[in-house]
Amino acid sequence: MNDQSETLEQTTGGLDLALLLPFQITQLSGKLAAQARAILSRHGTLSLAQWRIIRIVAMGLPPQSTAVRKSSGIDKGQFSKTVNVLIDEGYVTTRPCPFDHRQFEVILTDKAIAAHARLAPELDARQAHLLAALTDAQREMILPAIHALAKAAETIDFLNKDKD
Amino acid sequence: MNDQSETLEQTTGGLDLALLLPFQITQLSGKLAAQARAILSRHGTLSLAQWRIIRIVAMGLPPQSTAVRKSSGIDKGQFSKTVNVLIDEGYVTTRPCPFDHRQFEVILTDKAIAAHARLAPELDARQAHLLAALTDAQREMILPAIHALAKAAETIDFLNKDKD
DNA sequence: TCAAGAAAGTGGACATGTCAACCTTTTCGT
DNA sequence: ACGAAAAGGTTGACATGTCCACTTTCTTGA
Repeated sequence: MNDQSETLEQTTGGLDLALLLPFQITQLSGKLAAQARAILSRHGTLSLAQWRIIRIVAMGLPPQSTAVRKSSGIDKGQFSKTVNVLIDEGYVTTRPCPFDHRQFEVILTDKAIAAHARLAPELDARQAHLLAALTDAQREMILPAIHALAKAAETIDFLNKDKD
Repeated sequence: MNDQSETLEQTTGGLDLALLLPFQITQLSGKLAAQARAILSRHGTLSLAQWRIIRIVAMGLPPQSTAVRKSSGIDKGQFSKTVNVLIDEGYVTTRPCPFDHRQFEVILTDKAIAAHARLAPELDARQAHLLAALTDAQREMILPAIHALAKAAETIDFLNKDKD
């Protein structure tokens, strides 16, 4: 037994972690969300979903509603409600999308731009902090691994391949 | 540009993913949860949290409430409510914990054991399916990387180190 | 061209997750 | 042995996330 497995045992109480990859990822996701919320709450009351939308538009990505929604990874219904809250609180305005009248475009107000200017450096520092915790090899490996898992998580067809 | 970055771009619309590690992990976590829910719903109405509790006890881990709660990674309040639902629906019973009267012990009923027997093989197959999507190097790397990130996600002290 | 289907946003219902206050039991220091 | 502090469980309030039905707009094919 090496020191790595010892370290891991501390976080789970001694389970065989090979059985718990989804569980470990879920726990990590929760901790990352809590950390992001802690940073956001230092400077205001933006929720994570609200921040993601602001950040996407601030980055200069396409501001059409569907593009923003897909970049944010937020559910259709939740996206609609979150944008309306952002409007009510004066962070964004919208205008009709010229080439598709079902959609709209998201425009940041000065308030959102100011919030972004305050928050972005701290979130960038956090990102650097997280990456610094990984070895070079881990840093190179992890995004492809996450992507491979995400693809494998999109289907449950493997359960009845024998029935086809 | 290699084919890896191309593949990743497809899932995000062309963003610089080096900036989005927490986002990617959150998205992955959501997909894994949806996949698990899809499997659970094929055989009954157990929620993810309910299933985790049953699985932990079925594995023979210590059945005292605190031990089960920590293994499950579930919030104290949510754990209390979830256990009560499991009792109401006849999946578990409890008895006082002999050495700590604040706690209780969780005992599975036949109904829970039967549900576990039906579900465990499918979730094991899913675990195998996920692991098969990774290369050998990724498989070895990923749990230590997750653990390192989880540790780094537990603090925001890096934000004001200069003020100490 | 026009009817059918797909895609987009909205709103409601419901499930899940988070947080804090509270009470009880245990632990620890004196 | 005793009081204070910590740990455990419960409950309620609230935030977040998921799912579905519905309307409008766009796209497609006959």
